[in-house]
Amino acid sequence: MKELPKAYEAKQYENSIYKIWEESGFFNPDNLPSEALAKDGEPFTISLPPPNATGTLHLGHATMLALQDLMVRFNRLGGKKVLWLPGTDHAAIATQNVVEKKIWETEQKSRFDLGREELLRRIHEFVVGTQSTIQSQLRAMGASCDWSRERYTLDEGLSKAVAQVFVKMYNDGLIYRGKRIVNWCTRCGTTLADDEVEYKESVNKFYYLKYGPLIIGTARPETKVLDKIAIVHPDDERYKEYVGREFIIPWILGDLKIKVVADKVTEMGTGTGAMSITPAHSFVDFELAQKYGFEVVDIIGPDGKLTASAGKFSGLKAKEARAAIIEELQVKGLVDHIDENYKHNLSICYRCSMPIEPMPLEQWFVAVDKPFKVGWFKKSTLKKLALEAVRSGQIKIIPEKFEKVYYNWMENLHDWCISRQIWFGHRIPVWYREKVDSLNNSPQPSLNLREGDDGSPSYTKRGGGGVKIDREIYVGVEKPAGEGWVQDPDTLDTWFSSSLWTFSTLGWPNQTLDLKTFHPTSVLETGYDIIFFWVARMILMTKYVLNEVPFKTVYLHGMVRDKQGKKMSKSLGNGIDPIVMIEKYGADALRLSMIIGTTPGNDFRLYEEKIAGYRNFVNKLWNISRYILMTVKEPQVVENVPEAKTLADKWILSRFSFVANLVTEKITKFEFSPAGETLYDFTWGTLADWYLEVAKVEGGKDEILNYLLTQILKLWHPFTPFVTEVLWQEAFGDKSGLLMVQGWPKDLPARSEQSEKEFKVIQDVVTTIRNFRSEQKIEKERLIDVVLTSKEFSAIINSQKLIIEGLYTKVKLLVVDVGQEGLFIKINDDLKINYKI
RNA sequence: GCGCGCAUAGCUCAGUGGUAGAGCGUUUCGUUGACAUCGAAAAGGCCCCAGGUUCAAUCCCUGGUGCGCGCACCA
Repeated sequence: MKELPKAYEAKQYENSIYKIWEESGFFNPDNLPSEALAKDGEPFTISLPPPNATGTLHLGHATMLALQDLMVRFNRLGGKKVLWLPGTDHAAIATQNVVEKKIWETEQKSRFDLGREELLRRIHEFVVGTQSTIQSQLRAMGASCDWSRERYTLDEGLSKAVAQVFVKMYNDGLIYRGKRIVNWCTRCGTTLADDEVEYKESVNKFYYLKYGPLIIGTARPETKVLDKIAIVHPDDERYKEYVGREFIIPWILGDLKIKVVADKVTEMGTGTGAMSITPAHSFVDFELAQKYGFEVVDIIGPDGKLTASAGKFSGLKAKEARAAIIEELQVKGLVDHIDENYKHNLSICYRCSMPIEPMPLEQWFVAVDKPFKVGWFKKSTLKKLALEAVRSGQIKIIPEKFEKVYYNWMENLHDWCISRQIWFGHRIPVWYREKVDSLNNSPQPSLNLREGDDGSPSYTKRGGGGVKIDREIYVGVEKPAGEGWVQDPDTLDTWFSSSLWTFSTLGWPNQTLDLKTFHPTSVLETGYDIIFFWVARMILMTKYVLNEVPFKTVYLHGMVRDKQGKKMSKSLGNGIDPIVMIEKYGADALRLSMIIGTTPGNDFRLYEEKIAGYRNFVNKLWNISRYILMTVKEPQVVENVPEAKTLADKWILSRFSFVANLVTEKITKFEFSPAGETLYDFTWGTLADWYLEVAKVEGGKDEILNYLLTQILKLWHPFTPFVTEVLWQEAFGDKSGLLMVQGWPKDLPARSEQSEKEFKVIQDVVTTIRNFRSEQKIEKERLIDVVLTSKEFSAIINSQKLIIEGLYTKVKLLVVDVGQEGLFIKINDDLKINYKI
């Protein structure tokens, strides 16, 4: 007999329980008690998708933590050697932006005012703070990760891994430097990868301009200053006579010689069917320029202003230039008409939402289609390796539909621009040294070595005046010996380092025991929104570096939405702070609200009432335990199935076997929501609503109650670790250690279909009587006589009379066998219910 | 334009080739010795529309409608 408080107050227990777990050392697989491990101690590994070091956790993080901790605890209980490796991501642009913004707000200083070193110092200071916030929030969620192995993408070890992979790829010819059209964010002052560009629908003016004999349409006249080529479709009858001819036309800066070329890229039905091409500021046009060898002239510079090529418009910002140029064109009578309501997608930066300028810049790229040697004989490309990893089934993606999405993206992948002109991140491990061979003995002062301080691309190679410049390049992990080496000022795309996460965190390039033991990892669990940014790149890079997959299964959860189905965002103010919810309802309730009722890959709505609902359930679990502890003489861990004395005992043990096996199966198959629902129904609808009530009537069930409590706490532990551990400690802790390392229920006895069927009859009889009382509005004090007649079930009902009468039916029961099939209930003289089983 | 989803009770969502499920909400009862964060009971569904396959379709197939998403394009 032990009495717990009437209601579970999560707040009173969670912190101290986490502390007990952490101090036990069991988060670290090396410390798991050997008796808890299955014979071979098979490893189970999850690398935590490292939260960005930008600030605090949101519900997306909470979701991933709930799901991962579920898997981790399930497998730990199942006797595996479980490693859940936590960490944080430096999140280059995102973090630098946050800090830059703060500095601007408080000091009105830009990063250029501070300088590289000082900015990095400030960012570091900031990151130390956010990291500790994130750590404490992970703990608040109950995440049972191994803190002793925590990593940060800018750690020394990880940085070394990054440099080493870069060098390896460079030596394999898979990383190259080239001038290609890239996405440039003028606000962040850096390039972005293709998938870091987002699109926003916007309404703009669309200008139809007289371009010699043609009319071309454009939304961006400011880029068209020096367009020298017009393209029409080869089959377009309207323009056939012009194809291949050259014209001198009046244009923005005066007369311009243009040429008309036919190519099928144009669509006859779109606009006027004719377009002029601007190779420097359009991806499509750039490709055409490559195809035909057209000249590429920069019109807009990295500062967002028109370049010297734009003549009298140079120095104007793109937006100002547009107005000025249209005015000029209007004066010259070259504007045919203007469509005021042109809808199109504006490309914007995924970090700052400002417009992206495509422009040709010299950058570092990863070549995804270039063949290289894999192993001794085989040749492949990065793209093929990454596709093969999933196609072959080495990696399974849940839900499966995302495999198609993955293929589609991977197949269309272009070379990946990896250099960024920001300062926060892994510096590109390349050093340059200028060698000047003067042919006419004149010094060469104008080497254009810049640190991106004006936002321009770094290291433009210039020659001229009879001076030959040779630039030595050194690519290596360490700075080369010798004088005059200057490191490339750019940093790497943040996703470059995170793509190595599963193995760089385990010690690679050192061949550590951890790497051998825990890689490939078992599961990658993350949101479907970063399948391209991260998941795809991890597969690509890990296949390349280790020639193995980074993980065997990818589980993708959906996005958390608000009650109206809207995306949660700071600007809408509809976000829910997980920490506030934990304070209010407990981490277990929050976790359940994100696990039950959700399906992988599908968005789900979350709101306070839902969390409150699961808080109620947690409290129910508490009270079930409370009742059992108050009832039994001595709480005891019971592992062996107790003897069943009554029908109800047989029934509940049978149901338990069934449910435990089903839950195990469903978790193993990554069906977490059905697993939780099954357990929820059993716990509340079966155990609490029926068996405990029966137990009150029959009594003498200490062993079975102890057994059910023991086992159900284990089954719930992956879902609701805190309350189950608290209850375990209250009930058995002093004798049996921690719940988190007990065994998972297994080898359960077979179900007894017969007793389940028989008890179902009893339940139906009870329900029918209650139903009848309710419908007939019979006062609860009034005792009624019930006569049951059945051939098949009279014996069993008769034997369970006590239960039927005891379960708040307020009846006096008479059972007779009248030789008829089915069950007939006659209540009083005049009321009859014909109840079919 | 290419591709992928979703459509089931008032709401949020599960689900299955054979009588349709849960939670919340609603209604009616209830101070039963675990729990009012509770208990008992009830009402409430052409399972989007039209065809097809099948003995049988909410489920499978085709088409449509509506909503959402990704990718590409965006002269």
